[in-house]
Amino acid sequence: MTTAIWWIRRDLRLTDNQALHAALAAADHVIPLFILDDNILESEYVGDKQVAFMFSGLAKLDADLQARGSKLILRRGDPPVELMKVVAETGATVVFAERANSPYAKTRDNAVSALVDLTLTAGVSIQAPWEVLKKDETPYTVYTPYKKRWFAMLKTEHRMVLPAPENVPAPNEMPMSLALPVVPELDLPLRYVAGEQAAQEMLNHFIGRKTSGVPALVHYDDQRDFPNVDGTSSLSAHLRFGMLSVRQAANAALDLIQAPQTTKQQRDNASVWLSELIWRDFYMSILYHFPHVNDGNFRADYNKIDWRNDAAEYEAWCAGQTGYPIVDAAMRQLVQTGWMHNRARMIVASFLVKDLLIDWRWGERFFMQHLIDGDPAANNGGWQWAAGTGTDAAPYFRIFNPMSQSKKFDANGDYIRQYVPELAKVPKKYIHAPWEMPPLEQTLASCQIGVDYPKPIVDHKLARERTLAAYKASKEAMKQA
DNA sequence: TTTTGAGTTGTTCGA
DNA sequence: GTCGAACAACTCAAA
Repeated sequence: MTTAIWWIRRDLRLTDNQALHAALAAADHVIPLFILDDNILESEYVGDKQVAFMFSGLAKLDADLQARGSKLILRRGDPPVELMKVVAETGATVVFAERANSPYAKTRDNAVSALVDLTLTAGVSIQAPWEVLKKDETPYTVYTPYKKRWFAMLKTEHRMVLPAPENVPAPNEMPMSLALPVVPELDLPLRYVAGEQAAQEMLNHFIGRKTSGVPALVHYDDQRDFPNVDGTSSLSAHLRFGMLSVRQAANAALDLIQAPQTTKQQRDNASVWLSELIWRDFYMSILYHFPHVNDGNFRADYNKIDWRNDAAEYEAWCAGQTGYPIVDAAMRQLVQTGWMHNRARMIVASFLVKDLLIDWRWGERFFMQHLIDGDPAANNGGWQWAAGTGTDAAPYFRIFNPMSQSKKFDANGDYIRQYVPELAKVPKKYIHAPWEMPPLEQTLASCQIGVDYPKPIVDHKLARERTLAAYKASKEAMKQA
């Protein structure tokens, strides 16, 4: 009788789980093990909300396992040490896990491989970083050709989605487990409800399977950019923890694209959504092949930017007190809910980096501390894109104008009023730039600028010129170096 | 090796 | 109000 350990990391699910599937095929008994990693939990790049979401997901996974004759074993400590303790206690001979590709995960898994028979399976991305390479076998650094190749390299194995097993046979004696923290069940939108079931429901709802009404996917391309509209899939946090297999999500899109009865509109929108999932693969590939992006610019041109890094301005940005309503609404949404709309992420990132001239790493860290869906690769890629230091060859003078973005993507100010209640009574005419309100209007709106809501902490026009100069200076300095 | 075409998400200015 | 050009040249990928 052989016993395998299913070492769970970013795959908190039973459906389409290649590691679990392989463990069940290889052994008579399987021990589902999750190790709380002190190195990660104590990192300043992890926040309370994300940890709570993970615990909630672990509780759901435990319940799903108990319905299949098993249970989740929870340990805490240094993963190689804890894993080997469980191996010793149970006589398990093989370990299966979904391969993770971050620099930290690679080091950790190499350490484990030296101690025990560890089999790593696919699943954290749709295609692995080494599967989508240029003809000369070097990695891509530009998205569009990467995507083209991604499609060319798509194989039958990527199109398979494994069902959840009906049984997960446990050994007669399970090893000791820490108690799972009790997570209260709150009445929240599915986006904030952890677990496989919520993820499956959201996916079905988004693509219009098993639901009535018009699914968001049909208008994804038109509506995903508006922060006050539920136009996105909302699946990011579940994908972050593998409560939904990204391969299952991609296959849902591919199935729609290829089905003969699909309308052109559905096909086009499914393609746009799939393209976003491919961005996720792309940034995982970038972090894998260019680990220096973890704490440095992808492009060295910008290594000599003279950041201002003003602490008070940074605090104002974090607190949603910059005086720019769209920025403040977004930052408050992040801190209050653990999620921020993608369009808003771009706006606040551009503001921090290009208006305040604060190092993008400060923003990257704050996002990781507050985003439930915070993923090292995607978050880093997004911040470097906004800072202009990343893989996108776009010109550095592309600086978002917070008023224009606000008018374009929150025309009526609904999103602003939801998260910045002191502006609730400000008329539409002034909602994007309330400092332009005449005194009488301020009184009518019960909002004195500088008292009830801050004056803008920076003048956008001046800030823009300051940043253009700083970026130009860095490029010239690096050219001479 | 050289050439060619293209590059997520924008803003400003002036006609 | 709308539209096209300029922004600044560079790097990447593929033929």
